Amino acid sequence: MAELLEQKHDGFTVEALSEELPSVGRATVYRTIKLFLEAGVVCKLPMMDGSPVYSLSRANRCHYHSVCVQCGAVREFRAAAFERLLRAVISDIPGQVVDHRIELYVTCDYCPADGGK
Amino acid sequence: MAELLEQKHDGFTVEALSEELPSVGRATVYRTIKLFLEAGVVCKLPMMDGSPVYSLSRANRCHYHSVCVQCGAVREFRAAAFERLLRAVISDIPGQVVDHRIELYVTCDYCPADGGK
DNA sequence: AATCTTTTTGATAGTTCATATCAATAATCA
DNA sequence: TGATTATTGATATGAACTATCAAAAAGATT
Repeated sequence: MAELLEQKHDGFTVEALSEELPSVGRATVYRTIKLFLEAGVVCKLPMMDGSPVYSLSRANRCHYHSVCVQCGAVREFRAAAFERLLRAVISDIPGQVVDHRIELYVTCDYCPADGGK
Repeated sequence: MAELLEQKHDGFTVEALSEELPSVGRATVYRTIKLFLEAGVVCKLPMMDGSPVYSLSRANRCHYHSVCVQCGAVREFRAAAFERLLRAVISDIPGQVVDHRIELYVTCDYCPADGGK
């Protein structure tokens, strides 16, 4: 399963993954995904409607995602400026900041779900 | 129901809300919440484990949230610097950015779920 | 190699959060 | 008042997981 994941660079759903692996039970797919999530190898992102998309993450520390609202494709981006700014903002927030998330929702260029227009 | 929502300034779950309104059916609670969501009156935020918390939003345009991972309390913050930076970052992202989200996960000071320590 | 022990697996059922259905009730109006 | 429309809520359905647990696989022990 790890190998199949390696090949997926766009976002994917567990549903889709599971269909590509008919020999593997759902429970195991979820278990493996969960392991990878905890290890930081994959990321789970909510689409705008709340449904989850997963994606392999190449950079394993502090990176953000843009996710296409049409096809679900996920791209990572880093923004050093964000990280710097975040530290500044964090000092203004009451309480101890333990984590954060930033997501951009896009309609990607040449979106396949869009007929590649 | 609107009145009860007015009084809630922390984050709340639909579950909790529904329990406070025994006379109102779940379906209606969800329907109403959804309406408020669409109107931008309430926000739906994912906790770190993905479970949803809702909160009334006072500022109705472009604001962000910090959510306590222990008690679920939600606080809004604005960061003009973020918005400016975002515009800069957006120009580097392939595709058309249609929306974005920024959340900070915190353990709040004097957290009630923490024994108010 | 044969037996025991531990781990991994996957079918099934259960949980949570939310939406769809649809008849009953309530509100509006002619 | 009776007809029309809108709102409601019990129930069912659905999606995304999670828990259970016995069977299969893998490893260790003699």
